[in-house]
Amino acid sequence: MTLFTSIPDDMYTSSLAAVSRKVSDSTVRRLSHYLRVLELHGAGQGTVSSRHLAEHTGTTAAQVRKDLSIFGSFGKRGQGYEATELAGRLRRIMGLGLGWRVVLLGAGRIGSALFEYTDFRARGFDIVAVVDTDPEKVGRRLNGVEIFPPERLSETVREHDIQLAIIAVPANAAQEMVDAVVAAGVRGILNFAPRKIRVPAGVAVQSVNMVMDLEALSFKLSRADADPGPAE
Amino acid sequence: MTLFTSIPDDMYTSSLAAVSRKVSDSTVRRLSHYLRVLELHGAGQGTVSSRHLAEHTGTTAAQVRKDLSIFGSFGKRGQGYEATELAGRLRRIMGLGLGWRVVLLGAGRIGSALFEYTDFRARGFDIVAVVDTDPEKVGRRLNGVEIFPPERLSETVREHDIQLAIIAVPANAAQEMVDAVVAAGVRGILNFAPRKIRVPAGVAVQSVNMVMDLEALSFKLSRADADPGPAE
DNA sequence: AGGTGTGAACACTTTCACAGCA
DNA sequence: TGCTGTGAAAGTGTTCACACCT
Repeated sequence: MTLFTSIPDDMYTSSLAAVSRKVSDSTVRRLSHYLRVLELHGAGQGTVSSRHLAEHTGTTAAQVRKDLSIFGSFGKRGQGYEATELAGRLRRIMGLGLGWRVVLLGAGRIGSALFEYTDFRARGFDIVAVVDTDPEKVGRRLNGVEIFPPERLSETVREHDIQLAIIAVPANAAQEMVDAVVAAGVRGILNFAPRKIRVPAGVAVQSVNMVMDLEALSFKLSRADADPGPAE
Repeated sequence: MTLFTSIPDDMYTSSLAAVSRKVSDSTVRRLSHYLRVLELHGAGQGTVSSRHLAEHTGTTAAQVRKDLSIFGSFGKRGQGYEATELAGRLRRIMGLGLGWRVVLLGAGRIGSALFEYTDFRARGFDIVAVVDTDPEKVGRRLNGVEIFPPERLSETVREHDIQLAIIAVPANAAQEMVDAVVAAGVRGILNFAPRKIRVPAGVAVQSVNMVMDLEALSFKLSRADADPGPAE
């Protein structure tokens, strides 16, 4: 945490080089958003301005420039950013397009839905193995991918050189699964179980909790009279 | 936005009374988390301390107290908070247990998974109608709930007195659906389409974007060497 | 002792505003 | 003129530390 107290600062090298500054969560989410806009809207070529990106992502031009400037300065003053170059840089910054290999834990309702969710694959996250405890499911195939029992987890992770796990098992089984998968060598976890999960340092966790989002909505609605402002 | 510049302050009345202070998103998420812990862990009765809640939700005791104090002071010094009372208060604060009536837009992969996602129902969000454009799906039933065509949307919303909509349609159809559903009278939207959607003031939106979460994970992983700290 | 409620300090994020370059 | 890059200012959220109650 107190690494890099004094920073070599100003590395105008490749964006692949680890920028040592702490990048905030909100910045990362916005980078992802910018990339989506670039791929979709600024699809052709030419340049795109911070204002354009801001308008399509619901933020301000200054915010966009601040976010991008963290990783170096590669805009053309008076013009904006070269769209394809920026997209490429963002992908490199975020480690996309490397073909992450993913194991899906839990082939229940959410699990299967996620498995067939084409956006994951489209963005370079390949679910190459599925694990489920249900003996009825084990051995069956999901779109060509075999379902393994938990006992074969670490073997599977090693064989397929898997780096990421998606946890889609019931809440009470989540921590156990996380421990197993981390022991097997996985370094990142996308958690769909509504529980705080614990991982050793060096393992990244990102939690998705849809009930929490619905409840946040309920909260906003309950006090809609007091505060009329909408937001993303 | 500039309503309530001077606040009547210190309303020790019911927590139902609109507290005029702005409550941050992170606070709302934490409240939801506290409630889940109370229901699960402090299931019996007795009192629960801020430290206990903090430990199970990955925050600090001071943070818990700050969050709760926004809505009045109802802890017992030296004891903590009475678990069932606190749970009830949180539910009231967040507008839960009122039985929100929800329409699901899109009966595709994500849509159907969400429909069968029991946690929504368990927490008082009832999907009472489903809408899909596919003529093959229209008329069929999902677990007893009929699938309507978009033309019958506003009629359906009115008939069932629906307050919330879940958007689970393809990204390019999302804004159109949102407009329709808002016109029909819905005041809150849970959006699963990966697009910034626009709503008139007074309508609450909460977006869920799993690809963004995966990309955030990818980002963390890509720079795992620089920053070893794990988080929720 | 043990635990709440809260002002004040601190840390982090966003916005402003403008110099600098094409 | 148009738009980037960035210090400085403003705004928000979190942590500290302690008075106060049981």
